[in-house]
Amino acid sequence: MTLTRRQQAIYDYLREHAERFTHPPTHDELCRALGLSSRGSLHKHIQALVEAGLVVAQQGRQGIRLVEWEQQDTGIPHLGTIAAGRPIQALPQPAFLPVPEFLLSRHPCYALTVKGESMIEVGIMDGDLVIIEPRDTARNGEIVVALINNEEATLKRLQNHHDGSVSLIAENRNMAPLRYPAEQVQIQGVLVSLLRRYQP
Amino acid sequence: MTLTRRQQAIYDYLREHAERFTHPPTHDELCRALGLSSRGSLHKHIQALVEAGLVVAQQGRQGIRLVEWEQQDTGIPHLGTIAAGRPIQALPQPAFLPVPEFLLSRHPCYALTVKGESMIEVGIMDGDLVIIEPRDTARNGEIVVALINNEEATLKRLQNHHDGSVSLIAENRNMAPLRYPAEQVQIQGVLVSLLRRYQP
DNA sequence: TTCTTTGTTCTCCAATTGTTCTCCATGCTA
DNA sequence: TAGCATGGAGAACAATTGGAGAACAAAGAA
Repeated sequence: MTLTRRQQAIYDYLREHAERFTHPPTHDELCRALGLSSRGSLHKHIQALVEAGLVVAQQGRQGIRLVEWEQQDTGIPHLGTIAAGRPIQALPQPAFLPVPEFLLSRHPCYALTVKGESMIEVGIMDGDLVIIEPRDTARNGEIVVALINNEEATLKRLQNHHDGSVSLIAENRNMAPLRYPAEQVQIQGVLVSLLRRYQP
Repeated sequence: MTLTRRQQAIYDYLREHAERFTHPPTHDELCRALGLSSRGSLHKHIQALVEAGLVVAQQGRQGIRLVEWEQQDTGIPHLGTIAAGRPIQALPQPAFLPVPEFLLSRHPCYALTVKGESMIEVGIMDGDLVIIEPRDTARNGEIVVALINNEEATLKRLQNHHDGSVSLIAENRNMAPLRYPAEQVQIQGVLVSLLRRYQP
């Protein structure tokens, strides 16, 4: 998506401002800086920037803030949750997690929060954060994010069969492995690492 | 969490003040410095700083104190391995792991590599890296690093009994809980978070 | 003890701020 | 021409903040 002139001007101003001050400007400040006399007009442009993901609205009257792209250099996006049998539930705003390099692969990764207990026997618990490397193929035995019939996403151990079909194996003795024709299963990524936070 | 303008101003003032004096400023001093006429108003801002973890309230009338955070630049030390029934096996050279802040507690932490399967049913696997906050007490149900008879170290779930004895519970149905008189068990730390790396 | 300082909690208030709305102007395109 | 996207003005609104000030509790000081 491309920005209109005004949107670009606002975005530029925000960047400049961020280099000099720790606080975002208020809408009134922005209006003065850009020669606008109506906060309402400004607001529309800001909305557009929010939707473009370049800026986040703060709670209360704390102005707006640039999305920290610097952080993105070191961090990875947290895209949402994955629960067996559902589509991936995206976060409204992707969060960026600083993850040390030794927990990443050589490729750009992303994070998902695990919901459910389908992989509990290999130590992947409800609420854990898994780091995924996007890939469309995987080897036998790898734990993958798989999309079934283009709708359900799930985290399972993969097994490719000789006849081309694949099994998705839940590591939970209460759940049987499911076997699908190859065309119904699409690999989206491979598990690289895992983070878990215990209660403080 | 981002600070509001006032909060930032207060925090800046505290930093400046700390460079020149050993005692923190009183609330009245802060009010004068910031041009406030009500201690009550100031107090709200300070509360926010406390909640943000940037400042700690002192006991009595000793003002507030800045929290020092230097230790995070270099990461946390990886001290070695912990295997049930053995002393902690120290690394010849402690390695320093860069660990993101959200996986640490407010105190300086260290890391250990888990050996064995004694906590497998709560998702702590052989080879996992656990982040530990050093402490000498813990609450019931917390997972702790405990030193038994001053020689064996182990990672177990803690249960304090009324008679003063403690149980160390392995989360593995093949291992029975072990109960000790209090004086034989020394808590060394509490589990804060966990990292796991899958094979590339 | 009594008094003073200090930190804390509370209620109340006004100004600022972000948001939503309607209405309008301009330029571009089909 | 009509339709559409962009850009703006201004009114009105709700929420939040930042602040004042009273009252109180705790800790020292006299």
